[in-house]
Amino acid sequence: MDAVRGHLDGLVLAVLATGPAHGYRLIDLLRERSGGFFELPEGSVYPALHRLERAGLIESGWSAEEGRRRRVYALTARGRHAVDERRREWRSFSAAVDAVFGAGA
Amino acid sequence: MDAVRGHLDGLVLAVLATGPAHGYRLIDLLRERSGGFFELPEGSVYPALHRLERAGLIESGWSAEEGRRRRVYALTARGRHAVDERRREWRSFSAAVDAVFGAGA
DNA sequence: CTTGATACCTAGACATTCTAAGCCTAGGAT
DNA sequence: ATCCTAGGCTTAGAATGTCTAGGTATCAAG
Repeated sequence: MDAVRGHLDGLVLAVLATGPAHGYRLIDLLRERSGGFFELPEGSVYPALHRLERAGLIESGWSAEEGRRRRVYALTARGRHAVDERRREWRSFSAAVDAVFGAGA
Repeated sequence: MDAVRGHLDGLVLAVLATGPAHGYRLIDLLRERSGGFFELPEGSVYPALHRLERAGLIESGWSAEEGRRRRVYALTARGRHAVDERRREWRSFSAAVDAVFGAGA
């Protein structure tokens, strides 16, 4: 999924906008919501989560359940704002690409 | 325009699908057809052209006009095929991203 | 004759995704 | 008891591709 480059952060934020999730679950949600299109490796998603947390757009806590350790991420206030921003950016970007590709086959 | 990463080749091919062009002109066409969205630096476009030529999707020749030297690029047969391929790929990619972003603000 | 637009090229910086490994728990199968 | 698979997190290093920033050169206009 190299085509996702530059858009992954927005996608992660978009998923978290619908509720907190831990990394592994997030990968599943990205696959499900994209109709199976996104099969992102952990090595892409975990660094993205760390990046977003450093940037203050998400925050995390370890889940209290015994045994399985899970780091659960949720949007911060700034993160909620960022989702709309990224979605706007995506829409103008995708409109621009559509315009260049035209109505061809 | 870092968001273009991974999609630039397809965009270049799409422009050349409407007729041959030299690099500088191509940059203009990308700006025009995207409604001013794409302001790509030469340092992105020229390497992309070289890449595509090495890959056999486009071919070039120096224009005969005196003075101004221009390397004019045109799609090869394989390049014409590749445009449709890239457009299809773009459509499924953009549908996937749209699905994840949802209908939010 | 200097400036600005046209036109091409490229080395190195930079950011980000992916590969590939490692570590650990839980639960079912052998 | 032991192995295997799935769940779950992490990170180093490779690979890729865009951008920065510089260079070269022609030509027209002031």
